[in-house]
Amino acid sequence: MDEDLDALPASSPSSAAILAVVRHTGGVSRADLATLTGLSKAIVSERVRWLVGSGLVEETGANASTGGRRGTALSLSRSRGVVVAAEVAMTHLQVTVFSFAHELLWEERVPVSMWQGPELVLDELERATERGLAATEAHHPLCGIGVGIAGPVEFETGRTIHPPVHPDWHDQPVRDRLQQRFGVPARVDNEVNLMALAERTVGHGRNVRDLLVIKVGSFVGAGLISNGQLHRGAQGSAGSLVTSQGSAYLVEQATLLVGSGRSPLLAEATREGQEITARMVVDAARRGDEASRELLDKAAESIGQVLSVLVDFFNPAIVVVAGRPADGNDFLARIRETVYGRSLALATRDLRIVPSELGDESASLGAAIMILDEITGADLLTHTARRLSGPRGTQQPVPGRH
Amino acid sequence: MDEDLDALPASSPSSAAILAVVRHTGGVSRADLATLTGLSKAIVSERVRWLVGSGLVEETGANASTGGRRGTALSLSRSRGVVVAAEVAMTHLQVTVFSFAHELLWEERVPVSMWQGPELVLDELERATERGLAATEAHHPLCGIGVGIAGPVEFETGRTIHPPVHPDWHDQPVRDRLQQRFGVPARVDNEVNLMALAERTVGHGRNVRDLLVIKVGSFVGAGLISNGQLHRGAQGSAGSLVTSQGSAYLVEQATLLVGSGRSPLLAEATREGQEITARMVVDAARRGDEASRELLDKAAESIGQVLSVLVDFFNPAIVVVAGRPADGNDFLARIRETVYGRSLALATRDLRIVPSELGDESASLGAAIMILDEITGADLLTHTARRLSGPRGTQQPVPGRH
DNA sequence: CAACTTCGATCACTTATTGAACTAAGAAGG
DNA sequence: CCTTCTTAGTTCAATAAGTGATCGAAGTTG
Repeated sequence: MDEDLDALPASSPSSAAILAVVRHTGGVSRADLATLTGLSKAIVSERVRWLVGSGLVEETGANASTGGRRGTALSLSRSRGVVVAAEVAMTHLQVTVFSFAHELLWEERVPVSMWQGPELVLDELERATERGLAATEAHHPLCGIGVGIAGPVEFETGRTIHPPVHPDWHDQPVRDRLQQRFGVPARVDNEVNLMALAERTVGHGRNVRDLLVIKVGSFVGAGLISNGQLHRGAQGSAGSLVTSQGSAYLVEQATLLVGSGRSPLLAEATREGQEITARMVVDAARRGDEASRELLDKAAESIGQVLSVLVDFFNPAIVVVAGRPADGNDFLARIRETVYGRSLALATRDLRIVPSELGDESASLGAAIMILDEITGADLLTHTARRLSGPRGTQQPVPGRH
Repeated sequence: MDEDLDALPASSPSSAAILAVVRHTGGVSRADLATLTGLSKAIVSERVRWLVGSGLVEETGANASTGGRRGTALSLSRSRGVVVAAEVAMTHLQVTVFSFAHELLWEERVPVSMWQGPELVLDELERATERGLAATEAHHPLCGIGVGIAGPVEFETGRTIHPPVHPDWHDQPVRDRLQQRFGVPARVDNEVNLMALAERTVGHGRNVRDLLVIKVGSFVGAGLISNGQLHRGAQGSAGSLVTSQGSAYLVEQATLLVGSGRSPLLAEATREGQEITARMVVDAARRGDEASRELLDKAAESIGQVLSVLVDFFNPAIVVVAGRPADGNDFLARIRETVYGRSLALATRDLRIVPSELGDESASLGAAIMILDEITGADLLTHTARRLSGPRGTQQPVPGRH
């Protein structure tokens, strides 16, 4: 079993570096790879042959000429392997099949809530995975599973720890269960961590080493990228923002508003027997409901206050805000205003506070990226960072020769 | 100039790994190094010869036998090279000469305040460095200079940025100035960052990947270690805790106390014409002054409140508290109590909040470690972490063979 | 002092990587 | 259309880095 694994493409550092650049920059040629990785053309040529042979990478046509022979574009394979990415959110489950090139091949949303307990949810997760695999058979084999869960996860073991819902969710061996069921490597992490990973890799944080992702869901959580790496914390619980007010608070307050009669638009929406959601408040505010607007404004300011402390403490280059309430422009503007007003001038000098551009799939995308990092051994930033830090010759003098 | 540099010991990854372990574990034998680094005895033998030849490492006697031939103990050289470490604190300047083995060879404290402007302070720094070098001539050559400054520093360029004192301190090219003056590599960083580096390397954070250092000085600042690496932030201003109350606040409040007559012990101390200091408040509290005790208690609680948010957010394995007020047991106890009461159960489950064991020198020590990391190319955690992550054979399967 | 154990050095051999030469494929210009 | 120039990708000999096996040195134990 061992010599087989050692022969893998990603087992050598050079092929990992090549793979990382191919992943990062779609359509590069072998010549580009040589300059980008700093490796010789010879080794690039050999490794690419390996990678193409193993099905990880494929040639996808020719690039435009720059005055000579045209380079052959290389990309991660779209047809010779898939990963499953799943998001276990508080109120639903989302299962996705991705190609190695981060292409979404299949997707399904299952309306099952974490409150219904782990047995049911994980069962649904497995069944949806089966369906996804059946629907994408042409692209097989399945090579890995990445899962994001709303709540703390001990990453090393892939077990949930004390989620703020159903007590049965504590210490569920999600990772081992999936690995055994499907016979491929699985990784499980907190949902917000995976959103941060997605933003770092393909979102707003592509060229940034320190990044904060704020997710306004039922609760407000943060994902941290430090030195280009995900910061999970000692117990994997980093990013918890207990004090802050998410959709749960919003809905609670909105219910009070309806009762007081101060919000005609919300009252109208609920007359049809529907439960209030964060989305309804955002809609009402957009359509001119003053009370809803005020409510959102207060929530945004509260988030901005906490965020301003974190910005001083963590000094990110960029803050990405995701979640339903953040879809409104005013909400983000209010957060910006609060942070810029309260944080240190130095920390906000070049700080950008932006909405996520990855949309609802960002957690699933992050899960796919996590497991792809794992199975390809090609963690992006590790290699691009090495390149940026310059060649060996720039090192400093040392004793003995002074 | 280039082929000369390329021939350096640290230019190869293997010698960097060896050097890192030698630094970490004093008195290891070549055989130990082979098992610890995972390299073969052959390569260890060769590289150690190089390192001893270049003066970085020296043989320091024989280890005890474990049933056969005794190993020769290897340590970083105590006599064939020094680094200068300096701390530019708000109220004084401390210049230290260290051997490669982190041994303090010489130390001087210059009572010059940052408020007197950069020209004067940096001049004093250079003069004290000259004196230190003259006093330790037997251990030369000088191989590098590390400096810690109380205030934000842009690490890449080694320039100060908007310190909260004298405006002249902005954009001072401290690093370049020292490099030119002494002809050796220099590195400049924020004081608290360096304390964190020291704690991570030789202090309480030795075996820990995520660590928070809280320094209670004139202001309260934090140093962050994430994944074993120093987190500096986008502008190098990470760790600022604007809201929190340090000695400056303490002195201010203590002055009010004296005025109100509520603190007989403090009043007595100031009758001799002395200015109030944080130390005086700590002393008074220890000697039973109720008002001082209350004041410290309130400050500790306030710090604890901020810290509890940060603990949830950053989820460190350990928090090290340094600074004069933290010398009192009650102060630390109050911080603990507040944090354990307010933070999430998960984040505090295994959290330790401890006083620094490195004392007043921790910033200087950190400065020495920073520059030694640089000139030896042997960043500790990078190599030990790689070793801990296991051999290649444990990797996961990959497509094409499924 | 003979048998055993561990340490450190040496050397032939394997493996990874480079540099230079070479072939392939296109562009530009007569 | 053919020559010349430029860039892309392959091949191969040379080199650098590291390993494993072997051996002498320096201990311990009975």
